[in-house]
Parts: sequence; structure tokens; C-alpha cells
Amino acid sequence: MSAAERRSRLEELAPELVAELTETHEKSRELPALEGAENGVVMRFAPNPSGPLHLGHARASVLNDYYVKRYGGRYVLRVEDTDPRRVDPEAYAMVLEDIEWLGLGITDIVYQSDRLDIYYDWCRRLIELGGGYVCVCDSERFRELKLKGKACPCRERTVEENLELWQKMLDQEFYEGDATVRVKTELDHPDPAMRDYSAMRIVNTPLHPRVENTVFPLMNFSVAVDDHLLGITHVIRGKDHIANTRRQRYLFDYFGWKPPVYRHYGRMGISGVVLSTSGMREGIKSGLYTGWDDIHLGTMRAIARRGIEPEAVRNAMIDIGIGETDISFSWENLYSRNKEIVDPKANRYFFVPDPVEVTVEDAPYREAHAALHPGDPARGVRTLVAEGRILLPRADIEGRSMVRLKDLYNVGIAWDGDTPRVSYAGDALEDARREKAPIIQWLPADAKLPCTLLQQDGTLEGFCEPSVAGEANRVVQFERIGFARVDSVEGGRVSAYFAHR
RNA sequence: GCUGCUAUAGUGUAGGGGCCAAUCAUGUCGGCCUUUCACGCCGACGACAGGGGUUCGAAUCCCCUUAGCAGCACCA
Repeated sequence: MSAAERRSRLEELAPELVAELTETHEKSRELPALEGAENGVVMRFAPNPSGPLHLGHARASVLNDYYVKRYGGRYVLRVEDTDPRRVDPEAYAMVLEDIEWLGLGITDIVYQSDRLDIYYDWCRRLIELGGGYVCVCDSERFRELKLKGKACPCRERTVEENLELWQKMLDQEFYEGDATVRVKTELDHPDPAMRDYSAMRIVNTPLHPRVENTVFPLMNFSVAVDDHLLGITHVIRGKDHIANTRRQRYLFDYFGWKPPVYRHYGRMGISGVVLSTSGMREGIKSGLYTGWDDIHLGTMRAIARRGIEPEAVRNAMIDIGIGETDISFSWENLYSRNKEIVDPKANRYFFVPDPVEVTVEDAPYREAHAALHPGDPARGVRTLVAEGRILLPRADIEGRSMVRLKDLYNVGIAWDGDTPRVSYAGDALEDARREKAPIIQWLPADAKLPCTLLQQDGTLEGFCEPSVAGEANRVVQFERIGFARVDSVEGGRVSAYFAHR
């Protein structure tokens, strides 16, 4: 049966069910199941506290969050602050704020800098097992040997000698770069990236903001140890970690641990915003950006400032899923997700950009009552009093001989060069329809608020309704323009950020 | 270069031998509704990277080609 046949047949049998045929099944899609997750999971989100969270973190954190919520279990926030060079003391708080904004169901928080002794302990055990050794070679020299598949002299040392050197590292008898602990792997591993990778290194400067230690684990070591100790069952991360997963596997093997189940999703290209933490930091420093929430950045706080709701980010990320294919992030899709959340909530207002103030000749006194939300009459109306002096958006009247002022009346426009002469042209909506006059927004000249609408590609200056002042920090819809978040109302001026149409 | 992964409409995604002349969403274009160019509704457009195999049958399995990506750090 064709679709049309099925439909007409259903109409005969059960007309009340026809609606279901076209119902949009927009409940967020089910992502693929995770093997071995039936009895609950322990997952983690492991950001480096070098700045606030951005879109890239959003994907990782939301996807893991999705599975924890789906299967039940624990969700560990593990702050990976083992590189003093890449720790921004202020980022600790920012990460927490962003997580709260995203609504992640974090159940546990651990800081790797609190766990240094644990890593030292397991490092000692690794050496005792013969799985690790202290290498005092120059890193360049080691690299050359590695590429040839050759062992460095340090590899031949006994466990006792290694233990002694390791203690010297901890006792600060080595300086940065002079010694490192390596994990023994196959020296002839086809991928040179696997060969005797580093597990521990020394960092003397800068000082770590939270601890005084100078010996720090490299991520492959701390991650493997923590994943095991914290009981992590499933890991969802980007495919840039595939090689790391392989490296970490050596540790699981040495210690006889069962590794978690891994899923590596593809690379996500994001255009239109700055994403690299260092790039953002430099831009902020140089004054190019106003701060971490500058709307040209891809941080969660920038996105929030633009009126994107956390649920929209979440839905967009789940939509994208955990596919291994490289994808390009679609702002369109995110906006669409946001619109479905924000449209039912946002009150409607007039915003007149680039205004022309005119006197409407022969204008009768009128009070316009415009719905705060056309889909929800119960919300009431805003009342605008028109006494003759009004503001019109220049772009909407240019070249026109007639427009209808929404919820008010029609006006005719005679052009005297660039100067419009505007006159009352009746109340009948039908007249406007017949003349194909556009229905546009307007404002009374004596009841308006200056309003700046900031968009990524420029700023719109104009005026909005006075009651927008009561919408601070909320998303509104400026009719015919789009959704915007009212950022601040100060000194009688409104500043709003454009979200999307 | 080496090691590995991936390849479905503009974008994201479903589909893992027959139910696929391929799903859903988004987008674009028409139309309806409407005192917003919003929302809602209707319709249209639009893809299995290319080439070989295997098979009665391939988007699905295999091989090659091409393309993209990742890693090749004493970063995470």
C-alpha cells in the first residue's frame, strides 16, 4: 500500500488516529546501547581546568551524562589538573559553574592534584613489576632512538636502581626535563607513538596553584589509574584519544585490571566561533574579546549569554551522538533546538531598529493591545498608546506607500525625497491586506527605551518597548526580528543579545 | 611518512544482507493559518564517495582507489 492508500484506509477505519500519522516524533533519539551497561554505569567527565567549558566539552559531558541518566549510576567529575602550565586557578570555579548550567548529573568530584600520592604509589608498583623505568635521556635523544625502535640505556637498569632514581625524582634531586618515568611497551611496536611512553615528569615552574609537588603524572598514567580506582565502567571521548586508550591498556595489563568500555566519537568541526583556550585567552587580554562570555567565543557562557538554553545544547549534542565520523557542528540545528524551547516561553515585543520618528497626520488617539504571546492569550497584552508621534523602522518603510502598524492602524507614506510624510489611512486590516502592505512593528515616540541589539556580525541600535525592562536575563522575541536575550537594563538603556530568528 | 579510524541529502542522523526506488530532524522553496518574515500545518527538493568482487539478493560483507580525520610530546 502506498502512503496515500494507507492514510485513506486509516481514515475509514479509525479517523481519530490519523493525526498520529503526522505527529512529529521529536522525543530525543535513542543513542546506541552501551555493552555491559544494563546494571548501571560509572562514567566521568574529565576536563582540564585551563578555561571555561566550550562546545567541545559540551559534547563530551552531555554524551556521558546521557548514558549515566539512561542506565543509572555515578557520574564523576574528574578535574585533570596535572599540568601546572595548563591550569588557570580561576578555571576551577568556571568549570563548576558551566557544569551546573548544563545541568549535568555529577555525583562525585575529584581533583587529580589531590591524588598525587596515589599516582606515586602506583608508579612505584609499576617499576617493581618491571613495567616502568626512570629515563634520564634527553628527550630529543630518546625520540631518535624510539623512531629507530631502539632501547635507551636507561631501559636496562634493575628494579632497585629504578626505584632509587624514582625516589630521587620525588626528592627533587632532578630538575625539570632531566628525568621521566617511562612505561615499557614493545620497542618494535608498529606505531612509534606507543613505544615506551612517559608516565611521570617533573615540572618546576610554574608552581601548581593547589599543591607544592613537582612530580606530576602524564595523563595516560593518571587516567588509567583513576579509571580503575574510581570504578569507571564506560568512557565516551573523542577519537583524538584512541592512541591514549591503547597506551593506557598497557597499564591495565601490567596491573591486571579490567579496562572500561571505550567509545570514541569523531572530530567535530565548529565554525564561526573561537574555541582554543589559548586563542580566547589572548584575545581577551588584547581586548579583542570582552571576556570569556564574548559572543564571538564558543564557550558555554558565551552561548548562554546569547540566549541559548542548556536543554537546547543538550538536545543538539544527543542529536549528534557518538558516531565515529567527523562532523561539522551545525549552528542551524542548535538554533532550531533552542527555538522549540524558547518560542513557547518568550514574550513578544516591538524593537524598532534604525528608527525614523514621524508625526502621523490626522492620527486618531488609539491604544494598541498586542499579545505578549499569540499562542497564550492568558499571558495578557502590552498596551501602547499612539497619539501621533511614532517611531518606525527605516528599512521597513523605505520605498513603501503604505504599511500597517501592527495592532494599530494603516498609514500611507508619501515620499518627499528621503523624507516620509506619514498619514493615517484607516483601521481596516483588509485594506492593508488588499494593498499588500506589510504589517510592521512601531513604537510611541514618548514611550520607548533605547535598545542595543548585539549580534555576532554587528550591532543594531534602536528602541524597544518600555516593558522589556522587566525581562532582564530572559529571552524575548522581537517581532519580525528574532529571539534575543535581554542582557542588561541599566540607566534606562536595554542591551540585548541576538540569539537567532 | 608511519599507525589507526571513518565515509548515507546543504547540515546532523537512522539503517549492520531481502521489510530501503533508504528514516527522522534541520535547511531551502512553495502553500495554508496568522494583525510577526515567529509558531503550527500541508507539500516539494535533496544522499548510500568511486570501482571491483562475494551472493539468488549489497547502503549493509570483502578488496582496491579516493577523501577526511586522529595520533606519532617529559599537553589533556
